[in-house]
Amino acid sequence: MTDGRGRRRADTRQKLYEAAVQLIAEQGFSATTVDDIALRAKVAKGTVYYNFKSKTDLFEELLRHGVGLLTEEFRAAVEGLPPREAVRALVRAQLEYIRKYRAFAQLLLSEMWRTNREWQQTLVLLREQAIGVIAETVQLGVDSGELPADLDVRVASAALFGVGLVVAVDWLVFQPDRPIEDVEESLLAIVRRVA
Amino acid sequence: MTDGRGRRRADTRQKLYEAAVQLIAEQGFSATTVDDIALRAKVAKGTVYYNFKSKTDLFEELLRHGVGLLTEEFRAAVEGLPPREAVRALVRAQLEYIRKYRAFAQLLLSEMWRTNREWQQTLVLLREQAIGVIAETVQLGVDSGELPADLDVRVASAALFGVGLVVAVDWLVFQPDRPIEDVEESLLAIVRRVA
DNA sequence: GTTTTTGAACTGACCAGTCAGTCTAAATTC
DNA sequence: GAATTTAGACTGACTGGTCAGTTCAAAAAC
Repeated sequence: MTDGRGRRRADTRQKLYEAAVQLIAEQGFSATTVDDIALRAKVAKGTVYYNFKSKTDLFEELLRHGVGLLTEEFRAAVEGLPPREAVRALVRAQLEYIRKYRAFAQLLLSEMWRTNREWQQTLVLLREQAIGVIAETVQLGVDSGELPADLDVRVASAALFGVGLVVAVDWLVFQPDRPIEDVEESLLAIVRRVA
Repeated sequence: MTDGRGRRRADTRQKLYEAAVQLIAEQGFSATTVDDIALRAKVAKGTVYYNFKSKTDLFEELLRHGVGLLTEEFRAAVEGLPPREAVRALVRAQLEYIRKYRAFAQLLLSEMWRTNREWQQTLVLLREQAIGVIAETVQLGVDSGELPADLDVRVASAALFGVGLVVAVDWLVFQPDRPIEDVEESLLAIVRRVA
């Protein structure tokens, strides 16, 4: 499956993901044309439609792919850690993820709080998924008394996720030379109450 | 200028701003058509082009208009307050502004960290403007010793602005029933270090 | 009588999606 | 093992529709 015929296909899809994520982060979904994507991926336009039902479908699968990776990293990061440390590990994991997949993070920030788009439902679900991992960890912290009992787990988790996203992307866009440790420190300083 | 001559024109422009801000917040700039805007503003398409050079021009003036209002509110909020209280007043002002101009805030969040768009330069300038007001206040706090001396004023101000934006919009989109006081409290809890 | 708005028609560029056909590696046949 | 068939992957010209922007004569507002 990962060899021979299917291998080629997987490579093409990967190239299309990479081209699409860059362009959509820069310009937004609507401003990005399928021709642009095909051109940057060095693939014919028809290939896009051979691999994906439509432009929207490509985008939705891209979202699933990207958020899937993020939640995996989240899960790996908290593995076996006590709550407070686990929260800190989540912040670090998020930062590293965003540094690695900068364009994807930018795209998420731009599209996540938009309403009335076809893929909105998909994105809400994926947001739920990612925040869910954070919420599990925070909940454990509250249960064990390590985090304040009056903390609204859902809200705190959503805020934690949003804050990490906005601070990290702001860093990448406006101060890319700043070392990641600085950003991590600022972020931890900001969210000290839950970390 | 705001009376008699020009009054009518100003009203039309206002209607166009309101229509455009809603549509662009929902769908993004590219996906929003001039016909849509005219339709929602209950105005003829020709009127759009009588009042603005182009779709992009309308959007840029809209950005200037909106951020102008925000910085005004920021300035009014900190008027004569000591630094720590002033920072808190800024958070409150930002929240109230976002509650009032929800669509504009959503739009800002979507477009602010995007690169390679025509209006990008305009937006960077406006961001500078808004964050500048926050930075002045934070700087006063650091100078007077009320805020930690090791605080990077520029970074902290940018983070403060971004955090407020993302938490408030998240609130409006996903938990609109939550009272503003709650959100203010969460936000202040998060940014306790500088407030 | 000047400014502003209307509304409808028009243009030309652009763009999502289609499709008939090509290429190639591997499977099948002889 | 050479010749033939199959099918998965890819190609790019083409189509039908959409949309920013223009134009303008006539109406309305002031």
